[in-house]
Amino acid sequence: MEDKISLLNKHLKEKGLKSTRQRDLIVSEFFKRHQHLTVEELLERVRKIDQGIGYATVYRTLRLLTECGLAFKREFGGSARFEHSTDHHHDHLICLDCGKIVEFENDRIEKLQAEVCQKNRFKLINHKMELYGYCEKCHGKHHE
Amino acid sequence: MEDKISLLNKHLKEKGLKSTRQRDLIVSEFFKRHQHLTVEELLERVRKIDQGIGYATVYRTLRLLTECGLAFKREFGGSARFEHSTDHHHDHLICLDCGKIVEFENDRIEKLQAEVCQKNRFKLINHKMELYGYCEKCHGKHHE
DNA sequence: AAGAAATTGAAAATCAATATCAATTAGGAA
DNA sequence: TTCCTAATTGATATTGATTTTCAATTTCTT
Repeated sequence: MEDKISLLNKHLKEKGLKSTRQRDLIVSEFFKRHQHLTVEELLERVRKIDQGIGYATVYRTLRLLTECGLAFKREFGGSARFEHSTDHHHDHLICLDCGKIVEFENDRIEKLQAEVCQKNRFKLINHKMELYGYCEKCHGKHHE
Repeated sequence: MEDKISLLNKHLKEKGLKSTRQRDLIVSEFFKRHQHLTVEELLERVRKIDQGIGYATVYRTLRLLTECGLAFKREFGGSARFEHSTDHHHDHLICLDCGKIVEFENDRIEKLQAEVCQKNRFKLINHKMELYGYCEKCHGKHHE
């Protein structure tokens, strides 16, 4: 976490940007736990510590983190969600009931995707794959 | 195509809804070709025939078609796109340059997706998979 | 032909995200 | 440390896609 903040500060310095109280707070709250947060959710957490933080500042800070490769923007459903960037590519399982998000990797699927692209003479750049269903807990609920 | 319209009319009658000039026009334009149209694009086509058709009516008619299973809403990027519903599930390849959309089916990928869900104790309901890249034509352009 | 109920189009509302702008703040230079 | 300029902030306005509202119009059953 400290390393993330110092990496960001380095990035800021290089770009002639400034480190601010708000920025630091938002970033440290973002990196506290590995989750998939919406702007709204992060704002809520941040405001527990500093009432005055504005909407736009959270948007701007997350864009900053995304630009310097520390965060990744995912567009599931309604609002975008941001996750910590990882070195490995992964996709997501999403519970339709409680919203739980599970990350997974599957090389065999990736390979087949590449095959599909070749067959259709597409040069694959990236993909989006989301599996929607019910997690164990929620599936249980529906059977009571 | 005639069958689609009569299917829709049957649906309308069952629900106590009415068949109108606007509705008929929008539906028949929608089913003219198998494409992935935005509301905007469909509106444009429809207005070539009837100037006065409103924005909201196209939205409403597409929702109607979606509800009765004749159309399918896809949420790629900016605006939603609607396709004719088909009996087989499929996913999409999308060109990042020209926007070309190619449909594909791949049972092996579907099977692996089901496996991933099982492993994570999710009950799979549906999924979204989009492969983004450059189609043959556009890839060519980038190498000139 | 009449009347109730649905539909239409225009404009307003909504929702997420971005841009604007005056006031504030950060941080290098003096 | 103090100054100064450029960056940042928060509030608000704006955008773009979609939905809702509402009065006027149209459909369809009787």
